[in-house]
Amino acid sequence: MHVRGTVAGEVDVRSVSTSYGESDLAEVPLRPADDAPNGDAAATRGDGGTATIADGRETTTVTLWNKWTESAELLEPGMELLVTNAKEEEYQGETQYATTGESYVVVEPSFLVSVTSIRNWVECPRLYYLNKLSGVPLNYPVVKGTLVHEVFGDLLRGRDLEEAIDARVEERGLQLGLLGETADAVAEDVRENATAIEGWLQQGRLDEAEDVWRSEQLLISETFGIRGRADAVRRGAPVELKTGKNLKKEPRFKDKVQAACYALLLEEHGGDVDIGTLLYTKNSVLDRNEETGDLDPAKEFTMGEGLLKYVVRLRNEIAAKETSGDIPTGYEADAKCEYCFEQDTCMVVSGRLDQESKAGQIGQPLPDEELEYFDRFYRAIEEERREVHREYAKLWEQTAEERADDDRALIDLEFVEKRPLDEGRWELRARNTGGANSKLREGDLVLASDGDPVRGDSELARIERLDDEIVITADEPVEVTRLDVYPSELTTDRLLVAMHDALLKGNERRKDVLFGRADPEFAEIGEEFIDNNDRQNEAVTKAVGAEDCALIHGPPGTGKTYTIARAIRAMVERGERVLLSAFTNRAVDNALEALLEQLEDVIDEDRVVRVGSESGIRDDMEPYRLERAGDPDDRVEKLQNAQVVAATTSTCGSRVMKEQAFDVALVDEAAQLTEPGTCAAINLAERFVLVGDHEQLPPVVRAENDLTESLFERLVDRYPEAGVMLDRQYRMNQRIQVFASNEFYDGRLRPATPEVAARNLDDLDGVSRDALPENLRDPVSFVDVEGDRSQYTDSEEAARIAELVERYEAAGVERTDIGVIAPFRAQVSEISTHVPDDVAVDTVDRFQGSSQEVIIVSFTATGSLEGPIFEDYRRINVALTRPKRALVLVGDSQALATDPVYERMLEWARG
DNA sequence: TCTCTGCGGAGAGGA
Repeated sequence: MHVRGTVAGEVDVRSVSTSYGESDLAEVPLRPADDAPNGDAAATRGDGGTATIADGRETTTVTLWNKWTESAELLEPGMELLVTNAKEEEYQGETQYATTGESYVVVEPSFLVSVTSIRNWVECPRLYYLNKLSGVPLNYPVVKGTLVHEVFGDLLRGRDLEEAIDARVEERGLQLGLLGETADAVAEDVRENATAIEGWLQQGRLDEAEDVWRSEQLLISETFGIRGRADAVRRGAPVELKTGKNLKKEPRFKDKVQAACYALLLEEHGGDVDIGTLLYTKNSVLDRNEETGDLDPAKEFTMGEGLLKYVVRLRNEIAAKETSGDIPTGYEADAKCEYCFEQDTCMVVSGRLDQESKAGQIGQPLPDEELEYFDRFYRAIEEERREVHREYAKLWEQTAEERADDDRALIDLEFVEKRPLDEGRWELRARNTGGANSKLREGDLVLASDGDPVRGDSELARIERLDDEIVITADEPVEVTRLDVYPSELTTDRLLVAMHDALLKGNERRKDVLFGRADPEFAEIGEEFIDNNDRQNEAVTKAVGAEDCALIHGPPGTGKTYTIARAIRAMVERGERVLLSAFTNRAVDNALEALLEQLEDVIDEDRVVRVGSESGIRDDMEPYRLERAGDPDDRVEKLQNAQVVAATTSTCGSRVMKEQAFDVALVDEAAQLTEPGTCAAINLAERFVLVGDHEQLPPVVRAENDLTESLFERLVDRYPEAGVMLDRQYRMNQRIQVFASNEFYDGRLRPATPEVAARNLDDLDGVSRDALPENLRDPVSFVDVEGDRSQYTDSEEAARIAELVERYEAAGVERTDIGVIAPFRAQVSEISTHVPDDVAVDTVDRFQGSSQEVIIVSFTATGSLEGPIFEDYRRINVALTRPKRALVLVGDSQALATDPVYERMLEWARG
């Protein structure tokens, strides 16, 4: 049976004499989990499922024997523990448990450690840490290795060798170009490695008629807490490809460990594996090993239980280290620093961050405030990472229905067909019969499965089309009936690297400014850029003249996008190379659109490049998108030649963008970015300009932590003189603007012109306010609805809103000029069923950045204003500043009056 | 269950 629970106290480790001699044991006080994660999980396990211990609350004792005491030493109270194949023992009337010869002990099993992490860790825990902290830079051996692996996968799927090489090299044109490689030379290099594999494969095919292969299988183990992607699986056993030479008789130890990880993963998927194969591509007859006579690129080895258990213990070390937040030192393993490629990096990082390491330290530690900063943000980012891990755990902890309710999965799809594609991949089609929604979008990477993403047949796939019929592409033909969001650590990885680069690679002057040690400086600029708006002109002047940074505070409707575009034009005219960035693709494209207008006669169109994925970029910006595939020289020239590059901050952290350098980085919607997120963009430039509004929505983070305040806000507070607030708005009727101006901008926000101040619905073609009921004729009105008292929806408000929409339509307002805003997604869908399709209904968060003629706000609160969503007043600011000509607030006045800010809002709305 | 966008998935290798 499996025993699972929470460590409930101190672990006692000691040696005892047994009939077999001296043995180590650890006694772990454990509070068993109430139940198996869910009924399904327990029922599908071969051994009869997780133990449900009689009294689910009481603490019991689990004894871990011999080598498992190593994992026991890692345990801290509160950690989760899983022991498989445990035996039950009665001791002094109490039921206790102990490991058996078949047992595995898993620390924090829901923390899914990747196979790469384990492979790095076994070499040196420090290597694992450095890889996480500073990323793997763009270098040729790595890119070549990736190419050889891709071609290997292609060969397994039956693709022609030459065709595969050409196609794969072409796909990586941009990266190869940045490395200064030519397509022919790379193709030759890849061919040399791939030919050995092809020969070996053919030999195998002749020997074994039923050689069953599967390429690049994604595997997740809920028992061992490991995930990874096997290069290939042959007759149920892992095959691991290595680009390079190994003339020794045995595979390298870390390669064995890697293969053993896959063996464990395959075991959980019904395999029973004790053979692993390593393919060293450069081994050939020419390199015949004198001693062994070995010429085959393939080395087979037997994986004993000892190795598999060792791998789980390694994995436990990582899980425990990540849970505690400690930094590895390198003493944890037998690594020899003098042979390590990362020795210098290791010494520099430990020197600068004042960490203990086996390699020793180089250089002086960073100042205390920087060390404190690193520590704070490292913890915050790692907390975000744990949230991603929790997302993984939900793949097996939640039922399909719960996942679907969470919008994390599309379930009960009807499989339609599979069609082989030329490259050996597959196109799969399924019908979404229920027409259900999810957060999945076209272009997303998903787990496509036959209904069970973890234990069933599942593949990593890409969504090509998402209508009633769903089209996805994948390496293997899964009979897909379910799609799950695939949780990715990419964002957290990049945040960590961005912070590392800012502190360890950033120049000193920049850090002086970021840490409040030096005030930002500005050069004199004599030019006038904008002649009809002093603040906008001042903002451009500051942006252009900034020697360190400038901050532009742009409240709703104040022409922030235009100001950015004008500033960038001025920079381009001065011959500078500019990076334009923002958190979302939408914000980047909006800013780029305005910029293109400004740049029309200033530079050639092909000197403006948009970097990002095809699915993320708006269709009309597609002509500017930098295609990654192509001839290396051509691709790299296109990028290097660009004077303006636009990309999301996340893309700024990619390996390609990290190679780029700019004079200025301009970051829009900067108040929605975390500090490390902002760093990803500004790391690439000498100077930076942040544009945003910290009175609107803050960054979205999963965990409560230091990431919630933006760098923009912090710098605006620290250096008010480096900032300019745009104060004239071009959007709202004056009556609409009053509340937000007083409440959020000290009354400083005002209409840009008398026309703006006076705008109302009568200005619109075919609209007459007289046709509206009297209570809606004023630009701001309040409709009191008692509400249905449910928590995240309100059908009465929804019904009333449908009526209001009809009234405005009757008065001549176009449906497309009306927007409805609600705090909760549940209420958004409730309202959507009541109003016509062409009325935009969305959450506050998604309305930020846009505006409408008429806005109706549903507060969805009865009785009281409980819940975090109402506590953040910035959300009301966003909601109330979307309309141009009319705003209607719909809600329960009694509930709203319980909060002073909402009460003032009520007074204002009632006129 | 409060809001939710990004990502070239993980792993690729150098002696």
